[in-house]
Amino acid sequence: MIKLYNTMTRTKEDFKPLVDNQVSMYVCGPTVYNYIHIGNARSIIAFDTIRRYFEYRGYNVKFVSNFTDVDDKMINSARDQGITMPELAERYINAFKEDVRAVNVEPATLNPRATENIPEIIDFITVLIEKGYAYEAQGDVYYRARKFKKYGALSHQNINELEQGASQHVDDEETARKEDPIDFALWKATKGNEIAWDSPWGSGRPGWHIECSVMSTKYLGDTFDIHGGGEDLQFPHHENEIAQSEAKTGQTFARYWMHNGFVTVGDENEKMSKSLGNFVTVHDLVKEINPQVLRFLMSTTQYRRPIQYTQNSLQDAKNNLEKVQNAFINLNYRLKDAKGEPDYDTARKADNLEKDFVQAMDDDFNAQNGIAVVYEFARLINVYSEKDAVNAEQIKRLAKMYSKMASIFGIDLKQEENDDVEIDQLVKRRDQARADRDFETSDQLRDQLNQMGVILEDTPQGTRWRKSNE
RNA sequence: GGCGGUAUAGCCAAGUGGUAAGGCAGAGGUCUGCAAAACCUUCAUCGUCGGUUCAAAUCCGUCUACCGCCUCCA
Repeated sequence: MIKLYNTMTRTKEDFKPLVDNQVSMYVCGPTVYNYIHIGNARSIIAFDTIRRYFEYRGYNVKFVSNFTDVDDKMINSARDQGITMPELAERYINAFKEDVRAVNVEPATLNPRATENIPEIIDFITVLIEKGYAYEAQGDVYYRARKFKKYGALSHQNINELEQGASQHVDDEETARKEDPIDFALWKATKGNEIAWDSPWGSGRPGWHIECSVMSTKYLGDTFDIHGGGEDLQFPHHENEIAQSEAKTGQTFARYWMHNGFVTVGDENEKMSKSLGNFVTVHDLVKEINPQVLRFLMSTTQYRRPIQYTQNSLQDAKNNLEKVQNAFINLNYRLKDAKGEPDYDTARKADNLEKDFVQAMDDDFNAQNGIAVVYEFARLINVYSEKDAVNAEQIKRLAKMYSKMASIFGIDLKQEENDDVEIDQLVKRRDQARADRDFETSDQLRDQLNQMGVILEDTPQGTRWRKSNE
């Protein structure tokens, strides 16, 4: 039984899906006005890891994540770059897909965009107005937050104690048009020469929160299993989504709310964010480091914990990732001389570790405990790989168990086809030199290969090589 | 001011009453022509003060520090 921490109840709950063996989940995606930074990547990776674990446990997962392709930042950024907003969206959606592929995130089942759902958004708002939950004011439409009794339930805020302006992001002109300062915009009247759609309230564009209510319920139904996002979205974004959706449908919106922790930077462990300007984009980072390392760092930290992004944490991740990969290489290398009998002690230990893994991950996706099991599995197969006699079927079985566990964390363990002719030639020459005990020549050749990013390993079964992770 | 989170070895980090998982780094060793990879050994009493208990990192209270949210944010 998978347990997960539900922000709504602030407790770990047994996960019982709406439909047996199926999980419907919606995760708030990025506003596509820039490259994603590694804080955005953290959220994406966290929920990808969760999604993969559900699949590992036999669930069929319907995973919807949106692109916010219209809002103030989109409009401003398009203007600054001298292109249209749709062009801007296209550019950064493509960049998003490229970045996300680099860190081995499974594509979402659906990636709906706000601008492709304008009629649905207008219909949704119309219903809210009809039900008295929303009102028009000078071409804007606002939601009457106070009318929704459960407002504040998710973030556990008392509506009367919300300190207005504490975040220093309120727009006074907008506040003047509202009945109540805590009301929020569903529709914003156009300010002139910006992109806009016709609506019953005049020309304008949707507010931010409404798109997620519309798209999540459109693709997953009025009630669905899991709604996720960064913990900064708890209030007001998710609170508003609940208010909008439940006011419209009268049904429970999301059944479980999951929020990931932040990536922090610097000695102050300050939150990384675009507005603070202290961000590193994935686009830039993957030019310098192996994206698998970033993936590893992010998916092996439990999703609710903060991640300190430092050179040190990256180096740790790199070392550990290599350890995990090496074990797989070491194991598969023995396939070529695997003529022995299976080892039952190893088989039994492997089965137990698989159970440990499930137990760890079932507990709110405790990745630290999960990866600890992977390390133990690595040791098990390393020890096995050094046995005099090994069995081919057993190697394949261990490799499959191991790679399945590793894949939850986005680690792709594949048999590499090392068939570079030039390298093979150099390796052969070195082997010959070693056989001749001409170690000066053999060490020279090894240095040469190292320069090419090739690491050599002499084993009892012969010399093998691999590319370094740099 | 309101709400929440965190504090465990040089670093990362598990652990919610029974006497400190795991990883990185370090040290020693095995294997190797030397390496690499791997394996083995070694390395903490849990922010402060106080309390409950036969027993607390784990429960209660206190204090301190840091982080986040309170209508831009993953």
